[in-house]
Amino acid sequence: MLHPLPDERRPANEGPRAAARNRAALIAAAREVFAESGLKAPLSAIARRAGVGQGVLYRHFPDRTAVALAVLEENVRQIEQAAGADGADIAGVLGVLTWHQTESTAFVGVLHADGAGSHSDAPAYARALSQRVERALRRHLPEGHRLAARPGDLMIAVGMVSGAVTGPTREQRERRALAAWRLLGVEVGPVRPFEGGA
Amino acid sequence: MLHPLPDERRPANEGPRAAARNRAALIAAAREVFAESGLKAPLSAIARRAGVGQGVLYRHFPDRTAVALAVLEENVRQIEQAAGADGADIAGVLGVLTWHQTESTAFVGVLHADGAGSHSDAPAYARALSQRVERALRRHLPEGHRLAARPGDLMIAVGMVSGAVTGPTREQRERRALAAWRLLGVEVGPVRPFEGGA
Amino acid sequence: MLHPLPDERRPANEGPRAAARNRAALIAAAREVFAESGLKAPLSAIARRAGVGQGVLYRHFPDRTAVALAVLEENVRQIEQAAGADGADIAGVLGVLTWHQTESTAFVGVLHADGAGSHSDAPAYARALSQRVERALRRHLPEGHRLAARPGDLMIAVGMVSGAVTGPTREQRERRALAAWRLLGVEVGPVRPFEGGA
Amino acid sequence: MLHPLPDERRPANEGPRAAARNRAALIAAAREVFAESGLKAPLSAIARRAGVGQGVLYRHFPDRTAVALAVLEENVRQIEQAAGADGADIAGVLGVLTWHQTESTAFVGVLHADGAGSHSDAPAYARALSQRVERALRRHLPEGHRLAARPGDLMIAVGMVSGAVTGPTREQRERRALAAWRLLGVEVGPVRPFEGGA
DNA sequence: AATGAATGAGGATTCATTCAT
DNA sequence: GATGAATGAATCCTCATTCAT
Repeated sequence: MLHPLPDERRPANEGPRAAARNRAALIAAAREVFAESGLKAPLSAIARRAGVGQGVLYRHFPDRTAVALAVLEENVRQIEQAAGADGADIAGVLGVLTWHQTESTAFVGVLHADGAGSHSDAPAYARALSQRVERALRRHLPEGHRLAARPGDLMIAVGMVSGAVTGPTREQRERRALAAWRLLGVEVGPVRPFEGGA
Repeated sequence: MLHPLPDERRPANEGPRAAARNRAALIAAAREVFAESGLKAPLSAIARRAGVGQGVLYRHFPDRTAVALAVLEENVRQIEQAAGADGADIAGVLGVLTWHQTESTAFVGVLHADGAGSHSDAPAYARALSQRVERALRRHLPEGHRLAARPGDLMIAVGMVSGAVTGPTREQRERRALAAWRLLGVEVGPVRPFEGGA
Repeated sequence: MLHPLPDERRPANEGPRAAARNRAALIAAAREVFAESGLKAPLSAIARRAGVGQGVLYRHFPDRTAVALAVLEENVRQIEQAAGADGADIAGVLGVLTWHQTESTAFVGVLHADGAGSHSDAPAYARALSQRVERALRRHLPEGHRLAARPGDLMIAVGMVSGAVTGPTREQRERRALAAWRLLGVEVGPVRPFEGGA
Repeated sequence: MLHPLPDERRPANEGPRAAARNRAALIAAAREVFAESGLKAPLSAIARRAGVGQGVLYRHFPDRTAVALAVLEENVRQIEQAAGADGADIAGVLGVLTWHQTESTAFVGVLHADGAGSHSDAPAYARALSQRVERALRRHLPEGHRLAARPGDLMIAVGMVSGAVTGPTREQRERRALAAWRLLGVEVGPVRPFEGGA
């Protein structure tokens, strides 16, 4: 009934200002932790790495899936930005997409999970993210492109490349991703994150 | 003269025979449980479904990964049998492979897991299984086949199809698997398990 | 000449006035929340329902018990008012008392709690409230009344009726309360809150 | 993933034999803990006092309410035994009932709780226990008894006495219980637990 | 004086693993 | 060999309380 430090010094409390910063820190921490220890890593590890209490994590995200989706959303946003940048072309956008695929292997699971136990609208949100990726890619998909023939093909191809991305090092994963695209007969630009300006 | 009661009142004399039966029951149970609840389902659920105590599970398998690999091994064995059957061809073997890919989505994870925390030789064993699949397929891979060009391509393609296999129903997963093979320009036979004889 | 905006664009100047309104809102909210979710409902729920921040709750009440006692105090005040009204008689006052008993079942607990863990003077305050109820009733207790024979009987009877008041609906609880008074051989007036004027 | 003591000495494990003993120990511990700290005492405290791990508590009882009901069930069984003993009469049985009322004040709450949040069949079970008490009492209720007049009166009276039972010491609670029965015009035998033989 | 985010201890719950029978 | 109860660490999650704004 008297949880907090009875009299000691409290670590801090920079007030509401911190909210946005904390959310960002949590997402960044989650990205790292999930990458290192997989999707089932303890949520407490994420809070710790973000430098916040566990309560903050729960305030921002109701459950583990929400955290994962927040990370994914950031990835998607980067892909959208890459697609919206000046002089963007399909190869470049695919490069950014591939970068994220090789970075966060763990997330393959999120998309596969059809909510075994998940009672939330997480699957719907995941689908929405998927569609945003699709739209971003289609913007630059030329008429006669291999993956433009049938409607579903584009996202199936994305899933296929994700499936090929295994291995302990990013280098190996990148090599496999590129081999996968080659097998699909698709040209891919440099594999790298989308960085603000250029 | 009184014969021993035929079936009643004999708790279990068959001692040695039971071990093999239990192992099989555990693997079958694990296949179902993993399919229903994912790879992180409680081990106790597997023992319960197999109708044995938890101790038996530990007698046969040191840890969760060992259980998963045992299930995978059965899959691999079926693929090898399909490859060894009379009149087998690459399309037919791929059909059996694809069947297993659409059946146990959960196992994608096993292969991705590079043993975060796993201190065992599980990765090595997983690699061995992978090579057995590769050998089974290569037996029937014609000289000029699309996937025969470069050494790694064959198994990368297998991984790619696994990546495409998502969705709640087996039908949907099969449709996606076939689309994936089509995108790879590879012909696949009927998607079904290898059943004993023919 | 520009007058200050009548109601818009003035965040809250009324400073002093607000405090009283907040206190009342908190008590009303607490009454509802405790009734719905029991005495151990989260304090944050009370603040939320009252439409104020959690800090305000702490400004007005040091702890959960203080909130509960504030609700009880209001009940007691109503009973006192009923006792002070023109033409009041014992049956009428008991009717008002009974109303509160059927309204807030949750508070039975407060009086039973001998402060397991409560380091405060809450028990003393609870006793004081109890005595105020007793005084209010005694004002109208005729000489030869059943409950006037021995000193403690009056409040024991009140406790007894509280004990009889169970059940999910107010109707059921009222029926049981009336049965209890009947078993005690005590006449009770209409069961209703004391409303201002009459 | 590697919970237990990695190599240390394990406290013990007397095997399945302990199951029954543990259950009994848990109920006894729960009775004490609930009496001391109320119904919301930490379940871990009960396990600790019973000298078992927390898991054992969960194996035997799915939730807090189940624990409480198990304690109540024991009380009820004693009352039934008192009612079944040679030479039992209503006063004697009421004495045993009253003993339990003065012993475990905390349980008033269980019966009041109509399952706010409780999704289980606990209320139904509670009702069943209540009916068993009623049957035990009715066995010895003489035709013209005060509480025999109307059907519901008997159990309402029981509830009423429970409501009167407040106070920090057992002595005080017993005094109040007896005053309550007196106000109801009901004779009660010696207030004591039912002890096996006599 | 109000707000509401943050803290973080505490309690609930699960489940891998051991081991007496 | 099999059984399944017991252990208890680890994780989840809640919420009382503080405090920057």
